[in-house]
This record gives sequence, structure tokens and C-alpha cells, in this order.
Amino acid sequence: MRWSQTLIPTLKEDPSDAEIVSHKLMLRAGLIRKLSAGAYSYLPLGLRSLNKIINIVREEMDAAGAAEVLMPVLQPAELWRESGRFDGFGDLMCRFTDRAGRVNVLGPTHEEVITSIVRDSLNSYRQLPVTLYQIQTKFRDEVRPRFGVLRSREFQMKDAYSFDVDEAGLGHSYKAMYDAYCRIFSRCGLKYRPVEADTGLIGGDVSHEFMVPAESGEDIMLSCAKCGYDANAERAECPPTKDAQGPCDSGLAGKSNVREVSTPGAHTVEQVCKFLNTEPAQLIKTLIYMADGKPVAVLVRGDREINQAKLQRFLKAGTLEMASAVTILDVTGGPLGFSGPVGLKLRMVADWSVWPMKDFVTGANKADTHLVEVNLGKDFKIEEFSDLRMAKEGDRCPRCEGTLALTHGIEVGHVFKLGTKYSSKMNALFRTEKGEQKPMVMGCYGIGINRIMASAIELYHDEHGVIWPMSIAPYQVIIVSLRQDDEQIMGAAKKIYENLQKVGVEVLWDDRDLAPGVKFNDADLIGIPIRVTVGNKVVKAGTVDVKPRSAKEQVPVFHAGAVEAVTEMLQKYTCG
RNA sequence: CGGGGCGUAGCUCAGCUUGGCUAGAGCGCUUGGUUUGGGACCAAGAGGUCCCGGGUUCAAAUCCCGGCGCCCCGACCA
Repeated sequence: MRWSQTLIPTLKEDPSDAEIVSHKLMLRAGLIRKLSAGAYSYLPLGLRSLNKIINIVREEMDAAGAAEVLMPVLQPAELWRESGRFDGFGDLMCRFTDRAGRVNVLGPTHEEVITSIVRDSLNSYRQLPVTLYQIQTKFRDEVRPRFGVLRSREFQMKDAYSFDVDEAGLGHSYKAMYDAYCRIFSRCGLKYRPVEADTGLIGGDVSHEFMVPAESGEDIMLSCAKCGYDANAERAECPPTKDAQGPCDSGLAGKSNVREVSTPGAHTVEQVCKFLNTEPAQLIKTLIYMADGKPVAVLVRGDREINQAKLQRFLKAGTLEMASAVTILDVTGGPLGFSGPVGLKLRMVADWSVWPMKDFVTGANKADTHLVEVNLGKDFKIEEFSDLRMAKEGDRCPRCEGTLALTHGIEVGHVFKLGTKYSSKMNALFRTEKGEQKPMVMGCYGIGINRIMASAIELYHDEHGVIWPMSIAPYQVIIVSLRQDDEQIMGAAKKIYENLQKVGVEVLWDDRDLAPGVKFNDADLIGIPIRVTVGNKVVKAGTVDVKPRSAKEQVPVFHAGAVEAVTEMLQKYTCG
């Protein structure tokens, strides 16, 4: 392709509405343009890279034995009511009512659709296992789209779904996808780590996310250098410490020493600590949640945070939200900020961090009042303890004696063992060898295509622009011709351009009549891996210069040998 | 959804506090000329719904009210 015939609108300055480096560079290099918040057009260069990623994904899915399908974006709400997710997804799902008054959604994911297809088409163990996938646009009405294409309302996803007869079968399907994902990310040139993950709205028991380490990543991973444990912070386990092995009601025998103290205006942990001259770790926070509409008191040590995902799983709640101030007053008798477990007539659950605590501070369910020297067993009882807190940097590793370290990351893929969550609700059944009917055992597997592109740029760039990995670069080679009015130069450039195309090299020829500096800077900005410069030297010495984008120095070669030099370099820089 | 910021030429922004003449700069664009291996120079030129609507005023980019859009932080989140 000649630059003069395509659309590559590069920008000299950073666009004002971009914050992170991949977003800035994608706009500046003319890969994308924003239409509205969270909706982007892909221009020729961006689309070429996107398609290269899609090709890699497709090759690896096919190699892993998955079959490609294409399902509708437009889906009836009814289908989502079957699985029970119509409400679960809430406003995250784009919905509209059609002319006949039917409620429709734009698919945020396709578990329901694929399950409805499979339940009608497969009914015997003889037909299983099967893995189906598609590559398609997904819609999510995100609360806050941001970071360019990293969190957008419309994006490209590869989603795959496996159907097996049992858990063991699912294990194999899951492994096959997991391995395919590793190959895909490697071939795209990414650094990545699979980590244990929470299953969120998709559901299921086991899941792994594939994370690209990046400062700008929205996700936080906690990892143990000692044993290799690696998990998303929202998933990372916080098992009970050794202290929690013993009785938590150690003070049961003695008399209660609880005293009320006045703490006017102190309703945050910090304020209370300052007032009572104590530490957050000596407080118990009592949070009131509404789980499926019923109030629950949740206790955690004052210096820790509740992990809502863990809580929701423990309570097996369909919906979970923090109670309003009005509700808190109603169920505890005290205002927001002064809740405590003593005398509370609610379901109470506590994080393990509460277990070993003694003589602690709690709210008194009374305005401007706290209780001190409170003890478990003596003053109140907790029947249910569990791991409910958010893990954080510096915590003990749940698997060994190591310490957890923190890294930010971009989630580029996520694999789930769903089990029978969808198949049983939606009646996707099959007949076993013995003639019994059983729900299929499912897995689902997603890759964010656009995120692969953005995270590659996050990983590989310098102050001049993008440095594409060869496998997903829009073009492999860029020819920069320096004098558009010089027949010898243009003739040599054209010959190299045509000969490279003949041997199947993807080449962009910058044939624009612009100053050399402009063209070099644009070439650096768009980051094509190999640059061939054709200028005066071809006239004077018969040479052109070949330079990898990632290298500082260029090497002169005779123009007749340029194609050979380039193809040699191509091999050197191609990974996977 | 809470908090903050922004909206003026294709892009980046100044002007707004303290209302006033024809609304500005740099880059980009057009034409002519000179240049040509790292964002060149000279000259001439085109380009505006100052986000939208209403109000105040002799007079509004500027002040007031309402709305829309975008960005950031938080809450939330495959």
C-alpha cells in the first residue's frame, strides 16, 4: 500500500482526551478515532493490526479443535430471563424495546444463545464434547468507559463455549483452551500471566484471567515469589491465621466489661481511632448489606476492606448492595457510621480477621456512641465466619509462608469452568450411556481482541511512538523514499516495494512529498518493525538503509539486495 | 451515581477574573517560490454555530439559569 492512497492521519500533539500511553499513541498513529465515549472507529492501520490478531486467534482456536459460529448481537430479553441474568446484568446490558413492544438486548456475552442452540441440536453423550467459538462485537453499557479501547462500550471479543459430559471432560476442554490462550498471547508478542480470578457475572467455580502487566492496568494482581501463587486481588484468598484456629470466645467465662463511650461526630474508622487514641486494627467495622433485599451485618477488622465478590459468593446472593442510611437506621436503630454487632438482631457474618480480636471497639447502634472492651462470645455471638476481606499487598501467601506482592495488569483473556449453571437452568440436557438425562458441563472462554492491541502498545513503545511486535504489526516493512522528484530514487523505491510484495511481505510505501524529518517521525510513530530508507545514497553509492524500529542504527545494503536483507531481518524479528 | 475539570479553526491551546471595536496564536491546509537523510524557509491565502437553549445588558466567547457532550478520581464492573 502506498501511504498517499490510504488514510493514516497522524497527529503531532497528544489529543487532549487521552490519558494513557496506548490511547494517545493509537490516536496519534492514526489507528483509531473516537466517535463517542467508549465507541471507536478503526482506521486502515488499526484494522490491519486487529485483523492480524483475529487471524492468530482463529488459527489457534481451530488448532485446538474449536468450531467457529456466528451468533446474533440482537437477542430477546426472554432468553436472559431463562438464565436469570436479565436482572443480574442490570444496566450493564444495552436494552431497547422494538416496534412490537418486545424487549431486546445487545449481547454483552453469549452463554444464553449458545446454550439455546446446543440444547436443541445435541442430545447424546455420543455427540460430546464440543467447543464452539465466535469473533464478534460485544456491547456493554459500562458505567464509565475509559482508557481508550481498554474499557469501551463496544468491543471485539472472541468467545468460546465448551460442552462436556462431566467434570473430567470439562477439565480437558478447559486445559485445551488455556493452552491455546498461552499460544495466542505468545504469538501476539505479549508478556502475560495467567492468574486465579473471580467469576463475577459469568459465574462458575474455577477461572483464570490472562493478565498483561502494565502500570495503566485496571486490575490488581497479587503474587507470591516463593510458591508462584498468582491471583487477581478480588479473588486472592485470605485464609484464617493460626490465631484463628483456637477458640474465638476466649472471654466467655469472665464478666463483660463493655462500656459506652461518647464519640460525637466520629463515624469513620480514622475519626474514631483519633478520638479513642487507638488503632484501626483494634476496631471492628460493621457494614450493613442488602442481600437479595434482606439486611445482613458484615464484620471485618477496622483496617481491612470487605471483598464484595467473596461476600456475595458466601451469601449465595443474587444481588448485593450496601444498605442506605435509612435502612441502617431502621434495622440497627442507629445512624450510618455507628453500627455494631452488640444487641443486633440480624444475620451476622464475620471475616476471619475478627476471630482473634480481643477488647475491641465497635459502634453502639446509637448516634455519636461507640462501645469499648467488646469481646466475642461474651457480648455477642457470630455463627458464620468466612474469608470475606480484600487481600492486599504484604499479606501472607495463602499457599505458603511467602508474602504477596502487587502488580497492575490488563485483562486480555478470561477462562471459566461454568459447570451446569446455564445448562441446568436452560435445560441443555443429554442422554448418558445408561440412558439418564444430565445437564451438560460447560466452560466459557473470552479474549478481548482490542485489548491485545492496546496492551501490546502499552508494552512496546518509546518516546517516538509504537514499536509493534512483528506478528501484529499493520505492515512488516515501511519504505521511506526521500525525494519524490528524483526518478532514480523513486524508481529504486518502487522496485523494492514491488519485489517485497512479490515475496509476500506486507509493505507500506511512504510516497508522500514531505520533508525527510516528517516522514521519519511518522514512520517511528506508527512503529512499523522494519524501515527501508531510499534517498541520495542510492544515487551516489547504490545503497539503501535498513533499520529495525527497535534498533538505533541502520545498516546500508545495496539496493539490489534490499529484498533479501529485509526478508532475513523479518525472520529474525518474528516470534512465535 | 457522587466529586472535580473541560467545551473557542482539522489538532493543541490563549482570550473569560474586570462584558466593548473586525475573536487570536502555533501546528496543519491551499497557491507560488526556495529547500530536501530527523518535524525547513519566504510570501500570499482559506478556514469559526466561541457546545446548545434561554436570560441579564445599549452591548455576551466573557455574567446568570437550564441542558448536552467529553475527560479524570471514586463507587461499580467481563
